[in-house]
Amino acid sequence: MPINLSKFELEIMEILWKLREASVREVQDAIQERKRPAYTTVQTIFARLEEKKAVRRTRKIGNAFLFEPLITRKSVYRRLIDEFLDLFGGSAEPVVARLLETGKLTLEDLKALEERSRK
Amino acid sequence: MPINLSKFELEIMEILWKLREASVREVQDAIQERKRPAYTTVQTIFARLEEKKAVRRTRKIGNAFLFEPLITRKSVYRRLIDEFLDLFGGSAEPVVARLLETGKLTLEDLKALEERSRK
DNA sequence: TCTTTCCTACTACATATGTAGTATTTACGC
DNA sequence: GCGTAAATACTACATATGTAGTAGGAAAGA
Repeated sequence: MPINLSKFELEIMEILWKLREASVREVQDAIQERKRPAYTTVQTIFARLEEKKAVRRTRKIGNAFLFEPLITRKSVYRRLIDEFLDLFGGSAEPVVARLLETGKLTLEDLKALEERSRK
Repeated sequence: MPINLSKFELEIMEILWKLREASVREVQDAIQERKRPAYTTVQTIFARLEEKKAVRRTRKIGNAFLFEPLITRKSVYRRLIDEFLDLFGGSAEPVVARLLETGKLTLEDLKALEERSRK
């Protein structure tokens, strides 16, 4: 049962992974003002994340629930990357080639990564 | 006016980029049997691609239209990659790190890429 | 030409997603 | 204890996407 997260759901999860445990309000406040949605919008996303078993309620503070992640960032990233690579036929190499081509990645980045992964 | 393609739309485009010019039937036939959708489904996707200005009708053969791409694979890939990177905060380096971590990319791949981009 | 086949045009529909409003309940200060 | 502020629960709705059916017209064979 792989969990699929939408773009917005992922954003919420990122915040939750950072905070470890948070209320709807705290998460909403953590979103950049420019794109901060209505409180109930964040609430709706939490409801969906609960349904997807991506988060769960832990306790209550005042009359607000706190939530915590049920899935790791790593597992989600793995899935995202796999799906993305599938779009390109499953191979990472051409994607990285394109990253270099577009300047998203430099030779220095590559070397650093090589170093790091060698250890 | 950036063109957003869905997963399925992208698959159709891939085939069209390869064939250069093709009819709905030809594209449908080019899809792996396992996941080959109904003829009218492919037709619907073509209609949406037309709306999005991603393809256009060129001529008619028999009573079937032929289509050709209006956008390049490269421009679409660039967009896909950019959007994907945005999910991870816009930086490619952590994504590549994760590719290495998950074995999607090997040290040999990296070295080969380095070589290639150096020239 | 008549019939069969194939294609197009149009319509339909479920699910996912972004977005938020309304009604109801709960906790907290007074 | 009560009122008020804040949170929750529930509902709503538009757009995107995957998926395909039906009706009607055009091409091609008999």
